[in-house]
Amino acid sequence: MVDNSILVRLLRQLTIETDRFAEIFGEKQRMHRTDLNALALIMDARWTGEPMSPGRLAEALHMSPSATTAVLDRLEASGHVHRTRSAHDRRKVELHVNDSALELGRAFFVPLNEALTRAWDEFADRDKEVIARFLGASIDATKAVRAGLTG
Amino acid sequence: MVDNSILVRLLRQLTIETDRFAEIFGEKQRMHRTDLNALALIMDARWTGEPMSPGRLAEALHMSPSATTAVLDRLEASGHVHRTRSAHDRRKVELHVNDSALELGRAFFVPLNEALTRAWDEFADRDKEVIARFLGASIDATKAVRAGLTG
DNA sequence: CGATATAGTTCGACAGTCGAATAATTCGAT
DNA sequence: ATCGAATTATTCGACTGTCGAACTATATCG
Repeated sequence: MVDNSILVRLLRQLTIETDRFAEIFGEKQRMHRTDLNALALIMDARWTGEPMSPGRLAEALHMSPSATTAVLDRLEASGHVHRTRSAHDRRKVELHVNDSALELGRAFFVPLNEALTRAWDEFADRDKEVIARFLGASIDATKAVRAGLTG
Repeated sequence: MVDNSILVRLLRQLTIETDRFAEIFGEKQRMHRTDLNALALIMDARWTGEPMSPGRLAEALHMSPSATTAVLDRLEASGHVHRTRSAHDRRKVELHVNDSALELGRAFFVPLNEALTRAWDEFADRDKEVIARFLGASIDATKAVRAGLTG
């Protein structure tokens, strides 16, 4: 019998471990958590049609525009990102990750992905569906409670 | 068919949502992430026999002793924690959470626990066992890769 | 008893974040 | 078409969290 409290504890452990993993990655690259999060968001935006802009990035990071400018200055100085002005709306800035950052990310996260894939090999497709539903339900529940808190 | 990449994405979303939840809790209480983490660790230590000390807390937080002193000063000033000197070794300081902090934490995390419990009701005991194994395997895999990185 | 080690704090310096003010561009109303 | 308002991003000054080094107090070992 698996108690709910055990699942809660496991989820917490998992987030702590994931956090620590990202932390070490940041130390190796001399990047702070904020810069890492920003880089991940800029990378993600590549699959959404439009490139990330400083404004949207500030919202996604829950940070002030000025702080976001500082983040981008750091990322640009370290060669992970470069800025271009939008051709259609010259107020906007488009953010692009450089190849070096992509390679860097791959070098770090491919081993993790491989380890996770190995760990998940033992689970049947039916089990994976259950797990996916579980994760989805947990995400939705967390979102719902959070929405109730903010307003 | 549930691809592994879907599971990876779900895990990531879940950690992001959990993170944001803690972030909002911190904003409401005017506490930073570090203070929250510290408070959680001090609370956890209540179940391990010995109360948390500033030194062990610094290690657990991956912070310098001086920064930890600052954290504890803030937590003590806001009335969430109080310090006592150990009777056996008067160099050591024992950290205790005040009742107000316990109530505060309950008020915030009980709703989340309830929502998660409701969301998990639909899963049979057999499924929960599978999920627990999955989470445990993911934690272990992350730990293993991290250990390979640090040295 | 004296020397060394340990636990925690204080102090000065540095770095990340914020709010307010600014520059450049676009949009809307007349 | 033009002037005012809104949008986007940046700069600047101030605040705050974190660190490293020096310091105090207590414990342990020779």
